[in-house]
Formats: sequence, C-alpha cells, structure tokens
Amino acid sequence: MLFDDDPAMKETIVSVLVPVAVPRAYTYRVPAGVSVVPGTIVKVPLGPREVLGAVWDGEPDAGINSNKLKVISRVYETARPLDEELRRFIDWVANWTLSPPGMVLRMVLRSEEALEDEPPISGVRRRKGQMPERMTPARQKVLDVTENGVAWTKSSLAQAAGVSTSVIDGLLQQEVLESVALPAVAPSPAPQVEFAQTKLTPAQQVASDGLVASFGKGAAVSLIDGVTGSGKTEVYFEAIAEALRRGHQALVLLPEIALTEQFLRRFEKRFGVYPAEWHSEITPKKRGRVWRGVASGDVRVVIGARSALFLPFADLGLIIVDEEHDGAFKQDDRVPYNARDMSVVRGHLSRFPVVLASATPSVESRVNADLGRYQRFELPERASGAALPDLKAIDMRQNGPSRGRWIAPELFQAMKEAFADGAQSLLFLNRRGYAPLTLCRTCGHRFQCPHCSSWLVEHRFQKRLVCHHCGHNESVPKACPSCNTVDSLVACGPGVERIAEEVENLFPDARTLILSSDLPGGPERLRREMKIVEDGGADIVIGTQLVAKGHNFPKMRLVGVIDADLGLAHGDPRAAEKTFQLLAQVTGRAGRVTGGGKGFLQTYSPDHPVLKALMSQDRDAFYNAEIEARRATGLPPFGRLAALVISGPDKLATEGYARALARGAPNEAAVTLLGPAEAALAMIRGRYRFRLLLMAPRQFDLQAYIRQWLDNGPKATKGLRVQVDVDPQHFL
DNA sequence: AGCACGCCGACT
DNA sequence: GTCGGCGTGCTC
Repeated sequence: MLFDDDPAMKETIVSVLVPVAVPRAYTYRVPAGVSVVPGTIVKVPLGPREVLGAVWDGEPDAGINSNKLKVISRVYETARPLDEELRRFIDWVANWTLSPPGMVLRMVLRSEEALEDEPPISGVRRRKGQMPERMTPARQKVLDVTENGVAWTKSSLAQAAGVSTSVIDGLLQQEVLESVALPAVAPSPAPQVEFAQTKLTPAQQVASDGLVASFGKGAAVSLIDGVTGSGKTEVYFEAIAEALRRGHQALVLLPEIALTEQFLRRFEKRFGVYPAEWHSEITPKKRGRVWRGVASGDVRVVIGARSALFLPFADLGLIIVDEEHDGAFKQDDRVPYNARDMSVVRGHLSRFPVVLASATPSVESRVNADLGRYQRFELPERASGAALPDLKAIDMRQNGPSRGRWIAPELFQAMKEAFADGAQSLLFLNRRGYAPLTLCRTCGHRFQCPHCSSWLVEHRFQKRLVCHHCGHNESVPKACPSCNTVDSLVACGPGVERIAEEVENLFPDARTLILSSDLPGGPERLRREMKIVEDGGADIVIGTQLVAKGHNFPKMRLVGVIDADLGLAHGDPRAAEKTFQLLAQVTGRAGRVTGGGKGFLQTYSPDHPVLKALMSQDRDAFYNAEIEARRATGLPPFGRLAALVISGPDKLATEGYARALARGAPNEAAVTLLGPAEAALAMIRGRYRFRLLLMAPRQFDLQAYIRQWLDNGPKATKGLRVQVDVDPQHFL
C-alpha cells in the first residue's frame, strides 16, 4: 500500500458480500497493510459468528456508523479472487430470481474446505529389518506387498494386500511399518482432444461443424434437437473438443439422475480420461478438490448437476445443457433458478457458446429456435440406423383388462412374445407404491394426509400409508378409523408395486424388477439394479419416471405405458408438454439399439392430441399445436410476460397477497391471475402455491416492482415466496 | 423453576 | 441463513 502512514488510508473500507439473506453487501474495514480487490475471498465477523464472504464491487455504504464497522478477519490469499464475469453473473442471477445477492454467492462458496490447502496425505512404508512379534497370514500378505519399500496410503495398502486396515494399524504399532507424508494428489490428467474421434453420421457431422463454428462469435446458443438415440452426446463432445483446443474449460450440465457411470465411460472413450464430477453425492474432500481445480484451471471439463453452474471457472468457454427440458434443472428452494436459463445468461455475460440438447426440447427453447434466437441443429434419425419404435394406443374403454387388473390383453400378448424372444420389456407407470388411494368398503372412508389433505398412498413393501407431498406416513391400520370395521380396507388403482404383483402372476418364470426411487436400499441399490437391467439381468422392468432418462438399456424392445392419461389432466399450464416429453422419452427406450422396438399406450382418450402426436412419431405436430395454444392464451413463453409462482404458508393468505400484488401493478403491466380452474392451486410439499402471470412491456422492470412490493407490502408477506418461472431470453 | 418450541429481528 | 431474545405452554 502506498501511503501506509497516511491516517486516511488506514481507514480503508470495502463492500463485502456475505452469504446470508440481507439485501445488499455489507461494509467492513480492511486491516492495515492488507490489500484486497473486488472478488477477494475473505472471512468476516457477522453477528455472533464468522462467515465466508467476497469483497464486492461498488462504493461501500457510507451511511453506516463507523464505530459499528468490523474488521475483515482473514484474507484467503491463495484463492483466486472471483473474477468480474462471475461477480456480474451472481448479481444478474440475484436480480432475476429476486434473491438476496449473498444467497447466490453462497452457492459459489459452498465448499469451505476448498479454500484451505489440502493437508498432506499420510502414507505408510515398510521399515527395513523390522519383523512383527508374531507372524500371521494377514501380516505376511502386507509384508509381501510392501517388500519393495514403496509408500502406500493405508486404505490402498489394505486393499492391495487383501486385509483390513486394522492389520496395518497393528504393524504400525509394532513399528514394522512407519508413517510418511505422501506428496499431495497430482492434478488429474487432462482430456486428450484427439483421443478417439467418433465416426459421425452426416447429420451429426453437420451439427458438430455448426457447433464448432459458433466459437469465437460471442454468445451463441445452439439447440440440438434430435430424436432419442440420435447421438446428441457424440455431437456435443466435438464442441467440448473445440473448447479444449481453444484453451477453454467446458461444463456439461445433466439432470442429477442422468449422472451415471455409463455417461462417464462414454466421455472416457472419447477423451481418454474421466471428467471431474460435481453433484450432491460427491464427498466434501472431492468437492474441495474439484472446486480448487476448476478455479486454478487444472480441471478442464466438469460434468455436473445444476449447482456446477456456480463453480468459479478460471476460463469457462462452453456450457452444454443436456436434457435441457428436464425439470431437475429448476431449483425450488432458496434461490429458485433454472440452471438451463442461467447457463444461457452466463454464456451471454462471458460471450461464449452454450449448447442445449434434448430429444424433447422445452417449448421455450423450440420457440427461441423458431425465432432465430437459437441456432437449431436437427438429428431426425437414430445414429444406429434403427427405426423409431412402432407405437400403438390401446383403448382401455373397449380393450382393457378385466376388473382388478391393469395390463390389457394386447400388451400382455406383446410381452409374452418379447419374453419368448429373450428381449426386455418395460412397463411404465409414474406412480410409486402399491395403490394411490385406500378406502373402507363399509363406510367409504378415504385415507387422507392430515397435513396437506392429499390421498395417502399405500406402500405394501413398507406396510405403510405415505403422503407423497409432505412425506407424512403412518402404518396401515387393521380396522377402519372411521367405522371400526375390521379388514374392510381396499386398495384403489395401481402403483408400480401392484403392477409388479400382476406381472409376477402372469409371468412366474420371468425375472421382474421394480425401478422406483423409494425402494429400500437407496440410490446405491438403484444404481446396482439399473446396471442389472443394462446387462440384461431382468426380463420385465416396472418403473417410474426415473427410467425415462440417463440410463440406456440395450436389450429393451418393448415399452408399455400403463396409464398414458396420467398427467394430462393436471392443472399445470405445462401439463401437456411434460406428458409429451415423459412419454416420448420412455417409449424412446424401445429398440434404441437393436431396432424393432414396440410401444403400447394404454389410454381412455386415444384421440387426445398429445397421444396422437406421440403415436405418429410426429414431434412437430405436438410442438406446433402446443405453441399455438400457448400463444392464444398468453402462457409462457408468450406475451412478454413473467410467470411467477407464488407460494405461501396458507392458501387464503397466499391468494390474497397475489391478488394485492396484481392489483397494485402499475398501468404498464397487465396482470392476469390464473385461477384454480385453469391451473393453479396445487399442493406441493404441503404448501399452497399458485401461479400468477404478470405481463409487462420489455422495458418495464418487473423484478424491481415485485421487490419493492415485497419490501413495502403488507407485513405478513414474510413467508411468501415469489419464483420467476419464465426463460429470460427476452431480457438479454 | 426449568425447558422445549416457535416467532421475530439483527446481522456492516 | 443463523443466532439470540423472548413469549408461551407444559412438566418435574
């Protein structure tokens, strides 16, 4: 610092953004002799505790009583300051989502261990000449392995010798082995751009060339719109290769469920190494390593779930959002953002290409491509040359199964043939548990959740009644709680467990398997069972929506949708879109590799336009109709509007606030409240939500209006959450 | 009295 | 988001 002895300079104060829900950056003193720049990561006292923060841009708040100011307690000098582009991104996201900027920063600084240098790894090594007091077979194995004097980590040595770590502890105790410090982990090897170039089909080549050509031209967004199995991944791998050639880092965002070993292997096949992973199940230590590697530039490619978007990349030059239509890119709590949209924003602010890929793009992205905001690359055929599956509706009014059964004769017949051929079948039903409703056949009592009044779902495995909204669960009673009649309860309707029961009756010799997120054993077991299906170790799979994405099942030839109408009747304005996407993805599993796939959609409304478009494999028919309908009703993404989801502690208050917000809107903002009939009163996690559409001219700052309303509105707006649910393309 | 909750405001 | 303060209501 220049004028070190100038008293005025000793009083340096700066803005520091702290990771809490306060409306603006706070002001802190900088210790004498220390220099910080915007983006420097610091630790500061805040109330009774110390928190991480980052020095922020802009003049510090001069209005704060100077004897209230506290001093920065620590400066992380080895951590690279958050760069200008990341800081602008944080501010942008905070403004768009109506969140305090500190809460967005929190997503960037989520790995505190990343900021500490990793302690050296301790290893063990053989001490020359020392022998254990008593020799045992396990000890001998350890001695054999360590004979050459090379140092091992405890766990890898235990594994290599085939013994438990306690054997090693014993030998350490007797000083046969000694502890040594191992060098810190070497940076992971860089992906090799030319490791194994895949042979592309002509359509893939066109798309790949187009993506490569979009580099160096600023913020170009491309949509890869290709049917299931068309090889979108191979195409965007070439974009990653180009980013790497240009010396940039690349980020691939996937819905959490699609982050699979299978995907990592595909990456390895192309680039020779595994990419860095970032998702909720990464251990804190690995998390810290990836965070630091990303910031230093050692890590070149990250494959991650939505939160990876907030990593502090040293030089990010490409984002891929695969399965861009997927709802898992939306975060619902804390900062409610859509990682697909915020990826487009990050690319825009940092002027690099962003690639959105899907077999069933969101209506928003289709519209953006139609309007020329996005470049579109179509892949109309499967890369393997296999034909798309042959889809057929089964009219359940005429050709349904007998009472108490759920699989129609025609579907059963097809399953029989597939089984005889040694092919896999998938029965899809997006309903967990055994039965969605339980009632008393004596008095008609229906089991309802005491917290949110939705039906309790019977789970026969766990012998419990479970609320799928709030998680409440109770055991199944012997007698009806209303009329006390014993053994009078009946299960109504099917869930996957009930379908599995029927399949086991129909196919006693087949290997059946349920794939559902709630089965005992957790994600670990689910991964194992996915692998079993992948390797052909099951004949008939009964699955919920998690079979729709991520995993590729090479032996699957038949898909039966048990209830194709489920989801179409929802009040959600995106119900038709979601159903189309889900069913297209699920039926697309059939014959993806082998060809010759077949699909059956059991329905009571075979003439529904969504199902008709699905069955004719005519995606454009669906999108054109849906886009027209949205345009006509002014639903997103039309009408220059922001769609807001408002949720609050109780229905009446929430509705009241929403109406007040709508009423108070200035003239230039036209406001529509979507009432319960159209859409909006849905129970989600025990909270009433509903959808409010605020339409405003582009130049009108809706976010500012809403923020002001929240700040100055009725006091009871505290529990209220406002969520912007529209893509920001209009505002870039 | 002793404490478990829940609500509320402050945090620079 | 997290903490402390303070009120309520319940138990020893």
